Amino acid sequence: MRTALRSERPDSHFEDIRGLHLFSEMSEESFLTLMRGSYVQNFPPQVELVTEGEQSDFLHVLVDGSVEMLSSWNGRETVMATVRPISTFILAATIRDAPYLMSAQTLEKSRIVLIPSEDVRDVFEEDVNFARSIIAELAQCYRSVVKNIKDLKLRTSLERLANYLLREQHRQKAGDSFDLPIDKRRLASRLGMTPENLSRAFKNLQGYGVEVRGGRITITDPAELERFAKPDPLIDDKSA
Amino acid sequence: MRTALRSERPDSHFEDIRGLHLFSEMSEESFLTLMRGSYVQNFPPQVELVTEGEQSDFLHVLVDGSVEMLSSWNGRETVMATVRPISTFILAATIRDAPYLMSAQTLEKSRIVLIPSEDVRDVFEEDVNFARSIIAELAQCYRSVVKNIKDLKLRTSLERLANYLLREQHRQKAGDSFDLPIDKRRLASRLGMTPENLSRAFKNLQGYGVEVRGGRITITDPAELERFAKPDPLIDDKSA
DNA sequence: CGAACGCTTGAACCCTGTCAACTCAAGTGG
DNA sequence: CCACTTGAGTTGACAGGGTTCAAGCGTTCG
Repeated sequence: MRTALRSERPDSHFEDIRGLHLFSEMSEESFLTLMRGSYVQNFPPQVELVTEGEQSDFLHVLVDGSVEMLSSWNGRETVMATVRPISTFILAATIRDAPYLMSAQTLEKSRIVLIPSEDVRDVFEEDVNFARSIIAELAQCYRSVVKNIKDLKLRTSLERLANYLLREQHRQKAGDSFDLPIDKRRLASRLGMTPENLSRAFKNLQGYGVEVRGGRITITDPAELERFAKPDPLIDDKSA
Repeated sequence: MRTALRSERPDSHFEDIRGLHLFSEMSEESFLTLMRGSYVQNFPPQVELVTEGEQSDFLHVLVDGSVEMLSSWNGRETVMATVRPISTFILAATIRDAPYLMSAQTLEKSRIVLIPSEDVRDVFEEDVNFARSIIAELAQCYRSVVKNIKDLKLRTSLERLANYLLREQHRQKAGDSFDLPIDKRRLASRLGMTPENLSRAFKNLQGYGVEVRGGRITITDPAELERFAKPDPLIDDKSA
């Protein structure tokens, strides 16, 4: 596991962070300013890092582990996204100095760098390159949620699942076989359906060349699945 | 109608644009650079201004009229948002120099200012204040789509309609009576439901103090409607 | 007046959510 | 080592919400 190996060089995650689009273009000075004010923390699984509705004090950078973004209303709860290393979350709330729209909670043991929101706002006033990176990042985030809405409104749950599987296969650079990266119950919520419904959806996809054994997915007939799923770059491509 | 009054002073819409958060903080010089390169155009209703999937050439500013943002997939189509004066649209695609994720079409006769995307990108490199405004605007847009997702995933269609009515009442600063600003069929699509379903939803809301006659809504029992709708600032507030 | 269109209504069907029972695997403790 | 517990996942039965199809109503507009 990476965390263990890296623990000898306490500053090494700074390099990882520097590698992110968001931080790669800024001046060394600005970057060090941000890092000097930041805290590195290790969290056990199932810890609530930020709470929906509270004020934004830190920009979070997930260096290792995994984090789930959740929202709730009127007693219901839904999974909005899953964050994997290395990436930031709740940038928009940080920028606007506004309350969080989602909660975040660790799924596994996670290492997270906390950068005070105020520092972020101060630094982008000074460093045009950082400002430009923030713009690029926010535009990207925006486009990715718009795609999420299109997925929700234009597709049935079965189609969403089919396209999710194709995306996941591609993301993991897997062959025709790969493991689901999260629980099925969380996946169901992410895709806007109930666990029971997801279970049935998986069964239905058997007819389109998908085999499921536990969390292991095997796509036996990729052409058939694609014909059904009709993936679209304007919904399914992470970048662009 | 404002358009008629203003047509005598052809540059007056520049002042309107200057009043937008996005343009109010930048230097006069930068602003004039943008305006000099821009085109003002009047469009009749039902014109497709931008097409999903095409490359982004202009940042659009709606000065007068109204515009609908649409997305489609696999023969289905959905209303993503309605844009009213004075505001910009497709900022994110402009910034990222990426293909549009939505189409835009005029609902009424509309006056639109087209600012070449390249100019926008050039100017924010130079003008830190403009960059800062873009950041604020994008963060705002991002948060507003996240709210849309929460609305879709956490609420039933009846709850979405109820909250829509409360938001619309508030937006129009209306008393207990106001007109729907768009067709019911478009509203249905916006809320992620069919026209038939919307029709029934309106009937169901009669039980919670809502009267409907044509496009005219009267909220006879605001307390009762709120009790049912449970509006939440983290979903329903436009700002913040 | 008739045509066109948006909206509404009814009926049938299907997808989805709910509730409950059951399986299965992993972990716990006697 | 094995019974017991626990939690996720699956399955079935059922109800409800939502879509679809078809027909009817009401306005507007030529």
